Amino acid sequence: MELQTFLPYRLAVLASAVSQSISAVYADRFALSRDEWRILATLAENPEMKTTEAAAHTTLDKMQVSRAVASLEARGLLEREPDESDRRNRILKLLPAGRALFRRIEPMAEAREAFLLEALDDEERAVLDRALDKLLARARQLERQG
Amino acid sequence: MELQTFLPYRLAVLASAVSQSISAVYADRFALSRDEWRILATLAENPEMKTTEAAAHTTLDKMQVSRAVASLEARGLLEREPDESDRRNRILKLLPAGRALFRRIEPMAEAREAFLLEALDDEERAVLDRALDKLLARARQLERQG
DNA sequence: TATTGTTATACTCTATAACTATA
DNA sequence: TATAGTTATAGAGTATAACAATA
Repeated sequence: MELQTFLPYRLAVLASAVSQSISAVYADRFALSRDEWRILATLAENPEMKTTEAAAHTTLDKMQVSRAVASLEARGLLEREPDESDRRNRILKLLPAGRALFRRIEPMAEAREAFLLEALDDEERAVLDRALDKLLARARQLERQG
Repeated sequence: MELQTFLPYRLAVLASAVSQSISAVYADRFALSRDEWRILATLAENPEMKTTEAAAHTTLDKMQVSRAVASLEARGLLEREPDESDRRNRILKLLPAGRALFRRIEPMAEAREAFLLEALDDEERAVLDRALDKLLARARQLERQG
């Protein structure tokens, strides 16, 4: 076995390098954590979400969401509203400042993603797209088995 | 922009799930950290390495290597020898217990990697292989630019 | 003066679980 | 009794830099 060709190692190295290059946009320039960035991006797409829905959409657990949301709220980027249909829930909504911040970050993040994908032709992108989904399904299966 | 299809997000989620499912082998059963596992695997391939070489081969920095090596040494899995040609260096070598431990873990780790890759046909694997390399090269380019 | 490797420190993340409130 | 969300806590991992030994 060779570490350099071991798929889990290669994915870890790639994900870390890609994360570094993207977090340069949201973390270094706008002081957002990765979790905060995920919440912001998800709420920009889905204007209202419950905390549990946000967790599911961002692959974060409920305390990660709770902390990221508290921090975004403290910065005036989002608000938490009560859910009258079930008062245990809280509805998350971006405030105008949050939407504005996302609109500033989004094009830079997309430009970096586009730069990465320029390395691949259309067919390679299509295969990669499928392969990532299939690998994730298998990895989840292994996770469940332990 | 949709988080679910954003490549950096997808890579992070996949790498994390894959890492979880592989670390179940070396961490849960053999109490190795990810860094220790990388050092062990690298030394199993390359019987003698300097600390800096080990760092380069594992994508770890010098303190991560220093700490992982100290821990492996404390467990009697490897030894550090002086390098007479340049006495600032230390030569890392697995001890028999380290090689034996790696031989126990390796087949399980490879079985899990194989299970993941069974999701893909030969052509998909070949494309994935190339795509990961190309994406890494681009990500490194972005990292350098900042 | 530069490099190898170790150690110190503070900081961030993560994981577990206890807790409040609602259902 | 179960669920949504918050908070507390301890442990692990990370980043920076200071440091000793050698070149």
